[in-house]
Amino acid sequence: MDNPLVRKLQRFARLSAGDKQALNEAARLNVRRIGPREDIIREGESPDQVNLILSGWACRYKQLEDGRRQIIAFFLPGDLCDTHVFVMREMDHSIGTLSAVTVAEIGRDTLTAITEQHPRVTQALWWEMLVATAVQREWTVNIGQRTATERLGHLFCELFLRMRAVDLTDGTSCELPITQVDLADALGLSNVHVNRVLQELRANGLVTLRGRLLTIPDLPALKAASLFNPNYLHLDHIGRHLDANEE
Amino acid sequence: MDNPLVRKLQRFARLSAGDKQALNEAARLNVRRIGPREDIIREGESPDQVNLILSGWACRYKQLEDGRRQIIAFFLPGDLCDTHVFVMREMDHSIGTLSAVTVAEIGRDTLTAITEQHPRVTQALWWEMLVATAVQREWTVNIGQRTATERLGHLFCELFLRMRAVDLTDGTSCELPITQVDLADALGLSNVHVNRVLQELRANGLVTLRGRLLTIPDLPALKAASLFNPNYLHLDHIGRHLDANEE
DNA sequence: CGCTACGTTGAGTGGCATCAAGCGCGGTGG
DNA sequence: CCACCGCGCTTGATGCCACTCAACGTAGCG
Repeated sequence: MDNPLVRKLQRFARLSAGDKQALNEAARLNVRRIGPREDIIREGESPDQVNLILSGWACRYKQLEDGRRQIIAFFLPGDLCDTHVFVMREMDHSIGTLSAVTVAEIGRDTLTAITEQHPRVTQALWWEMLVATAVQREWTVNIGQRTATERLGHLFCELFLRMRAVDLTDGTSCELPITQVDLADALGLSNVHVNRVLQELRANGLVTLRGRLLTIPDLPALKAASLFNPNYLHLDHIGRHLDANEE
Repeated sequence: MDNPLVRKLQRFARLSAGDKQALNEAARLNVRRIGPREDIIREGESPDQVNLILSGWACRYKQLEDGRRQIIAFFLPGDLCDTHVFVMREMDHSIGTLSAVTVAEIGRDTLTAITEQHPRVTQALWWEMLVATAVQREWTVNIGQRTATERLGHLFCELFLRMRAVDLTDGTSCELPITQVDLADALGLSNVHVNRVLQELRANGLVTLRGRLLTIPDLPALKAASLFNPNYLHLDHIGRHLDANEE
């Protein structure tokens, strides 16, 4: 069984069996289980490996001196936490789990070896990284311009599509193993207001959320209500220059 | 005279004379002058070169269907606009000028040639790109968590330090060739409120802003008032692994 | 069976938006 | 040279969206 990173990447690059094998093996070497609400890496540290989420959700976050917390990004299965870690002196933010999580630690040398021997993987990892930064840009737009209702709906659309990209949706549903406080910290809203907006979305039949299961019965409707345009996820990519250059 | 990109990069990597020459020459090939408030690249396009700002300010922005505009990033002299352009199918946002601007277009082949022959430049460009994404993350925090006053002060701190990194400050002052509307669109505020917050900062002696000149008489004070921590700009970097690996 | 975490609800407040009008200045054309 | 115009800045009045504070319900868990 391919790990979720491979599942995601092969939607966008034509990975060979060898490519996939290399990635799968690298992700089996150092697997850790971590409980919910624990830090994986703290601001100021200088880790020497990247973390690949295999199951569960984590997040990037920053905390201001007075305690305010902003969640900067959600990490879903198949996401690489900190590709940049080999260049920067030290982390300018922290990474922590939201739910219980299993991560594969991939060392610097392992990753270098893979990219040197598998150019398609290199290309795919570039794509993965650039999509992550595109998501970051969209979050800026989301928090800066959209109303609370649009914001939450937009986030749900994004999370659902990202979960679908790693085959973790079931029809119109997917898991959402995080709290309303987490949603609030990601959206720059208070938890109280997230709760109210959530009820509004429910009342309008746009989402249902029971337990930790998110259901979007009518995705186009939610997209429309949230001014959601999926282009920033670049889901339609099959190696633009890759195909032109090779074969 | 080195171009502003070289000035910026050599603070963080030990560029050889040849490294600098290659970058300077590449930036002299196709120089364009563009007036204020024009688009350089529009959402949906697939350009085949990167744009290096030589003078003036530009921005990344997205516009929602109903007209709301979010400025996602400011481009100052020395900034590369769209490093990712070679991997993605098409732009998910637009790039436009704010003031009058001169840009150097650097073609895909030119850039590839440089990075293949100049590993230090490759490393430095990595750093440049990763700092840009770190800035993007900080903007998420800024808009999501900080009050309007902190937000504006924080932005001023960032812009001043970035201008200083390309030697474009004069003591405690630097140019700020943009309007209050631009600031508002970058911060997720209304222009009216930006105006009022600006007056507050002025009244507190934290900034003066006359014409297009920004002055920060007491940078530590403004930092403190804005909860500004410069670590995300990674200004203290001198090639972490670079130094370890070579020489 | 109490504890804790999460979700929900109400009341009151305030930060920031919106609308609207006026000001100052540089550019332009008569 | 001056009237005019447009853009950016400023100010006031008003209102709403979302925050804060506070309490209570509920479910999982030791």
